[in-house]
Amino acid sequence: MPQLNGGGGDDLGANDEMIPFKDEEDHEKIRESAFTESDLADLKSSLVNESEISQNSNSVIRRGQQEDQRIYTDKREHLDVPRHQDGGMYKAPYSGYPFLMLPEPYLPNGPVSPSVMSVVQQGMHPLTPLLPYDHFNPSPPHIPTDVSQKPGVHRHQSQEISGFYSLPQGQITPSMNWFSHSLMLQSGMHPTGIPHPAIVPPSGKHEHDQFDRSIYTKSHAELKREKEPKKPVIKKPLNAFMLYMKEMRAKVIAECTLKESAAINQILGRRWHALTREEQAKYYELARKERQLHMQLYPSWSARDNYVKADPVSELFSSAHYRSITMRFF
DNA sequence: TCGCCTTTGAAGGAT
DNA sequence: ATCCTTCAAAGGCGA
Repeated sequence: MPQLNGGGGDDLGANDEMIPFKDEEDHEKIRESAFTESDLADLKSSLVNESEISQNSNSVIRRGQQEDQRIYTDKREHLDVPRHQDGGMYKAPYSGYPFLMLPEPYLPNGPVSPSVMSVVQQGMHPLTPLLPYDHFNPSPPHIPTDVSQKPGVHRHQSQEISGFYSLPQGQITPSMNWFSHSLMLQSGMHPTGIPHPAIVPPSGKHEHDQFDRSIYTKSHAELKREKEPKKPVIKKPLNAFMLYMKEMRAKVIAECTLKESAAINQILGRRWHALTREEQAKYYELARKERQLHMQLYPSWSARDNYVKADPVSELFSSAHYRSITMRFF
């Protein structure tokens, strides 16, 4: 059974192991259920039906999908074996591997080979040269020292990587606070000063216009708050399926002459399950390296940072109901 | 203009 | 330990 996990006992806590199939029979069933290239026309019509159904009963289907996912996960859990066991399991070549293969620009103070630099300058992904990757525009991992671990954020660094990611001294001084960083990070600017696509400006395309219009009607406190730069959004690293989608989307669009992403994603989802374990392993491995690189670049980042929905406590304290209650006392 | 749709996987909080 | 929710990408579409 395939097992794609990190070697060395520290894989960032992510359970990105390869989905193990119960046996070849299971995988064959999945592969049979997936469409073939010649079935595209049928699939298109079936997708129309599926989408019609899903529009009529979104919640039911959604629940069903979650149920399916749970079953699938349960199957994984049931079939999975404890990590780091070798006994005949497929073992991904992660041991001591991750960033050893990184191009020199990723190594602090390391030599920069012209060939690698050309790739980097062309905006190629350092880990997935096969992908026209724009999510990660690699820049040397000058990890900002000011973004020290936030309370509650437990992103631990892999020892084997940290050796290669020892911080270059004097790049960014500890005295530099978030404000100065955020100035650099505006419009996807990495602390190094190199634009970074994983960093996007905060939402609100017409923020400036809105500010100008409201500048005469807002209180001093509000103005002050708005003048403070918002944290730029650091996107989540892509998982294996997302990387697969990114690579295969154009191909599916060309084959199916479809453009609607929802339909394309359905196709890609089926194809994903039809992949062999070796084919999937490639993407799980890439995703794993994505996360590691992301963690190195943004050690204090948490997926929670990008959650739009407020946490229950702040939601409570900002709620109209809470204000109405407190107004009675003050 | 904005949010929804649709997929899988990762992460984190809640139970 | 398990469940639930959110977000990553993408682009058409409807409100």
